[in-house]
Amino acid sequence: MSELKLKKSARTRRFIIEKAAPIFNKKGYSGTSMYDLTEATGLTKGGIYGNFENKDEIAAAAFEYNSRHILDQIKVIILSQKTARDKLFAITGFYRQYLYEPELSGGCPLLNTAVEADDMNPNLRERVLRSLDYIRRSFIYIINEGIEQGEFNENVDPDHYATVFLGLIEGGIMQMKIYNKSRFLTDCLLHMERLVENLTKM
Amino acid sequence: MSELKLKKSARTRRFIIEKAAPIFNKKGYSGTSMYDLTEATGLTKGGIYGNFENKDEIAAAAFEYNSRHILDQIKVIILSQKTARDKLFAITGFYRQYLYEPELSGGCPLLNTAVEADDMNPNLRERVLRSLDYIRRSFIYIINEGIEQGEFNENVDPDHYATVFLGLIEGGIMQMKIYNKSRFLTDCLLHMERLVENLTKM
DNA sequence: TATATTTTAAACCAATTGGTATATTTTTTG
DNA sequence: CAAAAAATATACCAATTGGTTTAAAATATA
Repeated sequence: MSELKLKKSARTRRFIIEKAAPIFNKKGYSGTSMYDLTEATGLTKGGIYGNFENKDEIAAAAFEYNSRHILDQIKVIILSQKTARDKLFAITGFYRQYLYEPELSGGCPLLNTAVEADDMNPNLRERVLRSLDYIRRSFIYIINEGIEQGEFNENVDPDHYATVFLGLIEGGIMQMKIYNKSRFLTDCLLHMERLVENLTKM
Repeated sequence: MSELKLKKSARTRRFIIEKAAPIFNKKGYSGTSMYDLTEATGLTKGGIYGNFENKDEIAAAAFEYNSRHILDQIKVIILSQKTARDKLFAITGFYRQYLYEPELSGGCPLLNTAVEADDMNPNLRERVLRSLDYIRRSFIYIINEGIEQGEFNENVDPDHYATVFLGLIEGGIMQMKIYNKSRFLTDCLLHMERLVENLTKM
């Protein structure tokens, strides 16, 4: 039946995405060539183009793959922690170590793709927007929850703090990457944690 | 004499850089082609390559041009304001409006180039590092000055706050660009200003 | 296991890439 | 205003780009 066939085809597709994802994250969209992908997969262009329409589609799939990696873990964190404070601390904990994962050596895919796509690639830009907004909404959700539970002061602006948190994280990653020192990210995460503590009612 | 000749040559070189700078900032290094530059300058490739060794050299010059635009203004701000608090507020004020300048519509050149170059272009990476470090050192200098003048609490860590400030600014710009809403940057700048107020002795 | 179908490889394509050699124009200088 | 020098345009180059065609190979189905 087509079940197994689809499974095989889907497996190859997935294989290509897995190999392409870190390359796109490191070299960027216009910095990555089809040859890079044939080299990394061991497939020829014919083989790749049998599974994808064009380079755009591979880039989009690669971004979604990289992005989901982050979003899924954030989702898990939110569900696994009880208090708003603990959820936010778990997120800083996640960012504190996630950049050590080798496949993400190219940095934060959201930041990378945002910077490259914002002016030039509306398709990728839209995807970045969605992913980034998911994180933003997660922050807002957590903060609102904290307020409702009486954990956080009720006059904190969740939207405002979501922006500050996201800014600290991405700005920290950017500095960490260019200086090649993790201290720059951990400093930003530490500051975020202090902000979280200050949000709590006293 | 060679005075005037050099002036002419330097003028053309400058003209090319002026036209190339916003293009590199918007399209990135590998997204910008020599054709883009001939189109923007009205010169042919021969004309451009008569003034530059290769694309790398144009990109480097374009980055320095974009970068200096920011660094010079920060320098002026630091010199024009008296207190540390006022200097830092003047910097947030600068960032609050500088992205409205049309030639910088591509976003912050430091952020853009940092993200593209960190993994792929050691030459550009080195230049970004220098520029970014200039801003960092400016922050550190201002904060230290504030401490020495008794304006800021003496147990604030200048290095730490420099990282947080820079993170907020670049992280805010990134969000502003992808959401296409200035609110995201102003929120981060507002937070930075509150931090500055909290730095002051009470 | 033979056949139908899907997947991949090999060879090729036009367009574009960064870059160059040389002729021509423009500047500068005497 | 000539001659020398410098700057630019024209025409070209090999390599690489993203992408296609078609034939071979692998897979799935009967």
